[in-house]
Amino acid sequence: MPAHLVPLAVSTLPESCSQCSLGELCLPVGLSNNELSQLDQLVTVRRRVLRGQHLYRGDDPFEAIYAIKTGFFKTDVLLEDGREQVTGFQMAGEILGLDGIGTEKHTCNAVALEDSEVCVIPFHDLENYSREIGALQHHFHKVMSREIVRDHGVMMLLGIMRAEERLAAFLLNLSQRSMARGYSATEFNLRMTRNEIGSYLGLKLETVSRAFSRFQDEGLIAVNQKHIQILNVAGLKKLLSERRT
Amino acid sequence: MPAHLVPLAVSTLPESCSQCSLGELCLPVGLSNNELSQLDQLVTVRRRVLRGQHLYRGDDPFEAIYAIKTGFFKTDVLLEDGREQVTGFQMAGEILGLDGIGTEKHTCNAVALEDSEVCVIPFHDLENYSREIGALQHHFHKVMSREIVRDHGVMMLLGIMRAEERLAAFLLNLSQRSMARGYSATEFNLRMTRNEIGSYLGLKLETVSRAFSRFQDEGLIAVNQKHIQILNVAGLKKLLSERRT
DNA sequence: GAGCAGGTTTGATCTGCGTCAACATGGCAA
DNA sequence: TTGCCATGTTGACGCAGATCAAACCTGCTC
Repeated sequence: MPAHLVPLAVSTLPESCSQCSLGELCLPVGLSNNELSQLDQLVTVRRRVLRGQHLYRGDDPFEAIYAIKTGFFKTDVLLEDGREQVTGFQMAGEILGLDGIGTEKHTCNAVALEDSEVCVIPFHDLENYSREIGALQHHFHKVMSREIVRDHGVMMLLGIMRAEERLAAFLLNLSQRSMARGYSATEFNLRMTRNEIGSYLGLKLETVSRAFSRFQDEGLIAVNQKHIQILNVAGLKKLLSERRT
Repeated sequence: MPAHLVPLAVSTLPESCSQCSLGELCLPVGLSNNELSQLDQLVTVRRRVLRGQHLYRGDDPFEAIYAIKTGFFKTDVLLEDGREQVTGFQMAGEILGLDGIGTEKHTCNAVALEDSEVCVIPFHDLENYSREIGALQHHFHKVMSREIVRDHGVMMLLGIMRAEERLAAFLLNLSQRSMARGYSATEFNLRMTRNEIGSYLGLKLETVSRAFSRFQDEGLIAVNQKHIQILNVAGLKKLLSERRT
């Protein structure tokens, strides 16, 4: 087993799926109490991943998917020449590792951007359980499908939006997900660098920085390092809907 | 039922999954003969879609996924202001409609680029069958996962490649899929316009056209309208691996 | 076969973002 | 405290690809 795959910290769950506060944001959506306690048998291991460490790397054998319990991740793909494409940022309740099912190897890297904890869901077991629990099966399919739809959204960002539109969409997306987790929709800390934002949005870090400055000048947001405050949600949304050429 | 959803031509399958020549390219991968005949019960309806017609549209209720029997499709997403992002081109054996599972509505448009025929796979039935047939369940998960990985590839195209790299990657991809279907790897007809290629690659049609011309000047390909002949596969691949800035 | 429409090619020019470079800032270690 | 290093900001300039424009194919219809 490659060194980076050895669980850095493994613990029998002190808290099970049935008691997890993430509830509706994670896998157990729509399960009965009875079914939930079955899920507790499926998910028995958590893994701690410190900031900067990999949860998995491209080419690692695929064995499990991961539900983020706490923390924040990025996934990326590297080209031989060193160019990096960040394919997504993931927060609590979101599922990592779906890319590995098709080839039985992971096809991207998952890196913790802050100290994090994930629930390990052995994939073979998940398939077994989901043959018995229709609601689990169906919800898992929804999770995969939403990942596809999310990717389409990123393609739109990259394919047809200009720099400021991309950044506005990015901020609004973070805002919305922050709110869904019970945090402020208008104030949050970025976990990623300008470079990583740029890589995600298909821009250079200088362009990201300039766009932040311009948004601030226009009173749309207040930026202080990684701290972002959205001052004018409508203004950001307007950036998205109106094409000025 | 919206007019465009009414099946344009529905026929009981003259040829079942168990007899379909697509075999390993489509859903029935890895099924036993016994399981294959169960699949025949799942997939009993085909639908004909003429060139230019929609198989489904964004916002249509999601009921089924579709396996392409013959033909060629594009999927795209439209922004309110009319901008279009083509999210993919699909050929025989590939599965359409996975985007709809998560929200129970389709989230993109699927348009036939030539007269086509698809096998209708009612999604609820698929979930039922795949609870009984483990190999079907697993293969379906692989199909979804590969779609996610494919999308990551498109993000790389759009995020970090330059125009000529994008087009080279596009041509090599078409070549490889053409070969997988038993056709020539070096000679094929494009089913889409320059504009659609551009939309997929995040470029304008003029840029696509110029890149084609340059490839032709350099002896990499021969272009005649929609007919493409790849003269130098290695040369195209080299374009991808070497970054010259 | 004239005329038309949709698609394509090619040239000239423009521009948004990349590139390069200098400097600022903040966290951390010694 | 001091200095260092990673990260971020800002300015000047250049270029890949967009935009604008004109002409050209190919297959239709009438």
